[in-house]
Amino acid sequence: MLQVNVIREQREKVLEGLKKRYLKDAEELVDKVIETDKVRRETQQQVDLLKAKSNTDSKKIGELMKSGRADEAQSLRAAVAADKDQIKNLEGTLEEAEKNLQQFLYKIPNVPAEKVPAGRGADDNLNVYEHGTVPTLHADAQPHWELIKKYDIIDFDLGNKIAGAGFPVYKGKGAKLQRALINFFLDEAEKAGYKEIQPPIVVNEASGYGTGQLPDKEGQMYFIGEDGLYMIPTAEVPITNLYRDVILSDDELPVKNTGYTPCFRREAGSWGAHVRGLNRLHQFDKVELVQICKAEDSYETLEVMTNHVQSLLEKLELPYRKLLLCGGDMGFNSAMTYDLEVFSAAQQRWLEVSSVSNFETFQANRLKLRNKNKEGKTQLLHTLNGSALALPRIVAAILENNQTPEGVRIPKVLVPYTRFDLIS
RNA sequence: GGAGAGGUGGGAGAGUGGCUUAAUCCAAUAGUUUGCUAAACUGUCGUACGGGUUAUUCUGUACCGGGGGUUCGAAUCCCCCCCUCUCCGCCA
Repeated sequence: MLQVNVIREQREKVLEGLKKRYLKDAEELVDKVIETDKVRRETQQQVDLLKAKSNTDSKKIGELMKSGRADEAQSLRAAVAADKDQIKNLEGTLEEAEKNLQQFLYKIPNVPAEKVPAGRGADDNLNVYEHGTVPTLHADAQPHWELIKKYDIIDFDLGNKIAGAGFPVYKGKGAKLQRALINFFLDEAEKAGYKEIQPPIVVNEASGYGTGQLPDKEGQMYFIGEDGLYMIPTAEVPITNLYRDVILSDDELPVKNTGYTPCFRREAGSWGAHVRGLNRLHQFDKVELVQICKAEDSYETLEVMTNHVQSLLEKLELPYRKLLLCGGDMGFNSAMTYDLEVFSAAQQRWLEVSSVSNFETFQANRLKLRNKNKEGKTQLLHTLNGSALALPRIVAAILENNQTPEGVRIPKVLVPYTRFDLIS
């Protein structure tokens, strides 16, 4: 959520930035915010004034009662009662304005950073870096959904039987490969200075609002109505919400957290022929990085985090490309996002395996996540996060790219974790 | 799940209708004292939303788990909800 005063004081700049998202109604929304905010402030002034008056009057009544001048107190009481009525009316207006303001603010996405290109969708993303070479596969090479059957390491039918489509069962070396990847990613994050967190995988409503999944994307989360809990779509939600309503001092910054969690996504309406096998699931595993830092450090942090993710892909010997997302393809909350995509050789497709974003103050504003510096000044912090990494598509790419007639070769860095070097 | 107790500022802990934004202690922080450390002393020490001035600062309102109510006036009384603790039950 953008800050009201930023919209109020930098209207043109905000609109200019939002243009890169090709957002319909941007100007209308922004102006509604400004308008509603004006009403809100004016009403509050009136309310405050009346309250101040009735507060002093109430004190006077107390004094008059004590000194036995009951009749004078009586007439003051009438005056206060009249003020109270007016206050009640104005408070209705105020509440309305605050509610509307909130609604408008929820609809405005983050302003893209300067570097972010304008664009409507995926075609306008900038390919800023490519690494590695696509392997040439042998004649009988197969996509991963065939390989997992051939080697009996991941079973969709069994998952379907006990849960439903999109909930695979990992078996034998398939399960061990999952565990190996998770441990490898966590160890690498730890080496890079991140603190490991194991959060709940359900969150309450307030947390959903804190990181911006709510109010818009409730349809994407599994909801446990009986207890009012949401299954997390990413560890970003619980790990960032750890800092909801928190004021951090300078020496607590930057915050660098990592965590492995399963992630749950309903993916309503996004199923189709192109999402076979591991390409899209309802439940998958992911290691996430979260950083919280001062405004002046956040863009350097974004680069450092992205480099960390790239180094993981390089260690796994996977060919990848790095995209700087255009305004229209970026997430609602993000000011700048790099996507990392690996090339899965049998499908001949790029698969997104990580998305690293700087949210600037967009999340912090909702979270009320602030820094109080040595001068005693309180200001919003910047939040960032990135997948490092999401497992299923990494597994898909490893299976497809590393397949040989003898079996699937495990990347060298993983062998100490898997304790086997071939799936056959 | 049942019974009881309780939720006050960074922490501890007073406060049962106006003198309380909230005593006191601790922590933190700035300064004085001091050869250094420690101690002592003095000051500062919440957040949000407004308003006037903007270097500073002055000022209003709200906030004592959350929401509602009673009252001229609520941390204090009433109702609902949430949470924590203790005991019992169940259980990985």
